[in-house]
Amino acid sequence: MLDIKLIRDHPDAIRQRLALRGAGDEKLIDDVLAFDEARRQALTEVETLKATRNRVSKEIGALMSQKKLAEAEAKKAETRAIGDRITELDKKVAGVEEAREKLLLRIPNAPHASVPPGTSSADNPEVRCWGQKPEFGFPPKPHVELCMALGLVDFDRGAKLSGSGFLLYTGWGARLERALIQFLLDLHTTEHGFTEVSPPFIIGRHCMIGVGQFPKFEDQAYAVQEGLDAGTMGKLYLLPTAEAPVANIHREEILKETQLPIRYVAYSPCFRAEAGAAGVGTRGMIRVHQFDKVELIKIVKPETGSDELEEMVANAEKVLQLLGLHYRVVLLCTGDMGFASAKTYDIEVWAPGQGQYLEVSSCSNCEDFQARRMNLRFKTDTGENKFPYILNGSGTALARLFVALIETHQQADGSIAVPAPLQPYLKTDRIKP
RNA sequence: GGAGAGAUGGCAGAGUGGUCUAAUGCGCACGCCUGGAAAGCGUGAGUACUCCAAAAGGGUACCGAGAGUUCGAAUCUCUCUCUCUCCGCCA
Repeated sequence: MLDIKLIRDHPDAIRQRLALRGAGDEKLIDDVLAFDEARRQALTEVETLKATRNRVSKEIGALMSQKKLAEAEAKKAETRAIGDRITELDKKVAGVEEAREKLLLRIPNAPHASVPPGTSSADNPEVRCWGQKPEFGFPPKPHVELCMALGLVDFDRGAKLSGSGFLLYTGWGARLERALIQFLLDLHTTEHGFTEVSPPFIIGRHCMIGVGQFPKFEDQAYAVQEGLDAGTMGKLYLLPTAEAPVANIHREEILKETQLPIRYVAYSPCFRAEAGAAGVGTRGMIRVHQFDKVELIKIVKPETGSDELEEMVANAEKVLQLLGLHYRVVLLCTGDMGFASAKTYDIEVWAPGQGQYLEVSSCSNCEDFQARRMNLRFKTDTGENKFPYILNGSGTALARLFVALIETHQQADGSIAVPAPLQPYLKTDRIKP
């Protein structure tokens, strides 16, 4: 959430930056300011009344202890009316405050100055490219074909169990998925300095609000109900990403400056309803309702945010380099960024069987937008409480990584060559039927 | 699921309607003392919102969360959340 004081002091600058997203969010600023003004006005009035009440109440106490009961009763009667007015104003304050907060929670983060303006993914500049599209002496097969031929994924039975968009990994497919997860976790913990955590896979609503998933994207989540108790709906949700629990680990805390930076890596399955996306690229493993992901989260001092973002992208790129996969890194333009992000890089891996790049990582600097929502702060050397910057990045998303891997390393005989770094995990150098 | 106990500042812990502006202890920071330290002594120390052009300085709220009673609530009432102990069930 944006800083209300910043909005109050520099409304035009904020409006301008929000307008770059092209979603019309800047129009909400006037309402925010109106609610804010109403709140402060009522607050000033009610606090003056409370000060009076506190003073008179003390006087009553003193009179009572001096047995001057008649005088005390007179003052009580006088104060009763103040009490009613206070109740009334308290309600007003709470009302406009809630309205203001509700709006603030719906306003996206302001894009960083280094983010290029644009309206869609077509405007995202490519920052760099690694490797090249592999050449095959035969027409490369798409992953669905490879999976079926090699028995890696049973699409039909996956759908039979849970509906379309759910995968049943089988045999080498299941082992490859598990090997990739462990490979990624080991890489980030031993080479990149991340601490591994394993969070709950069901997460509270307040945490979804904390990272900015809610209230705007509530329709995209799977909500959980406890047994037959319909009253429990809306409290817990299946994770859309490990970012939701992990970024919230320190919510409502005041960290010591020396604790920063904090770097966490977590594996989790990710559940996405993908409402409204039915029929769009649903074949195969590219858009599914459940996939595995290894997520990177950083909590850092504001001044190191930019460097930490670059490093995080490099950490995610390392995965693809080690697996010998061609990829490109793009910088998302203002119109293509996620709700909570101030700056985002996407990493897209080449999938020869698809003839297209697939997004396998999205690394974002959310600055203090999320920390504000979850009231996470740190105390500086000078004793000042500040909001840290929170960054998140996929390191990386599976399913699509799986796709790129088997499509890239497929051989003429229909087998898959296992890249060297993965061989110790899979205990083979070749996946054959 | 059943029964019971509990939640107070960095920590421990007192406080059952009116100088609570939350005792006391430990820890912490600074100062005095000292050759230096310890001890001792002294001082200070939370969070948020808000008023003021700003600074200085005020005000309000916060004793797990929310609602209520009252002129006045850490204290009384109700609801909720979490923690602990025992029992049951269970991977």
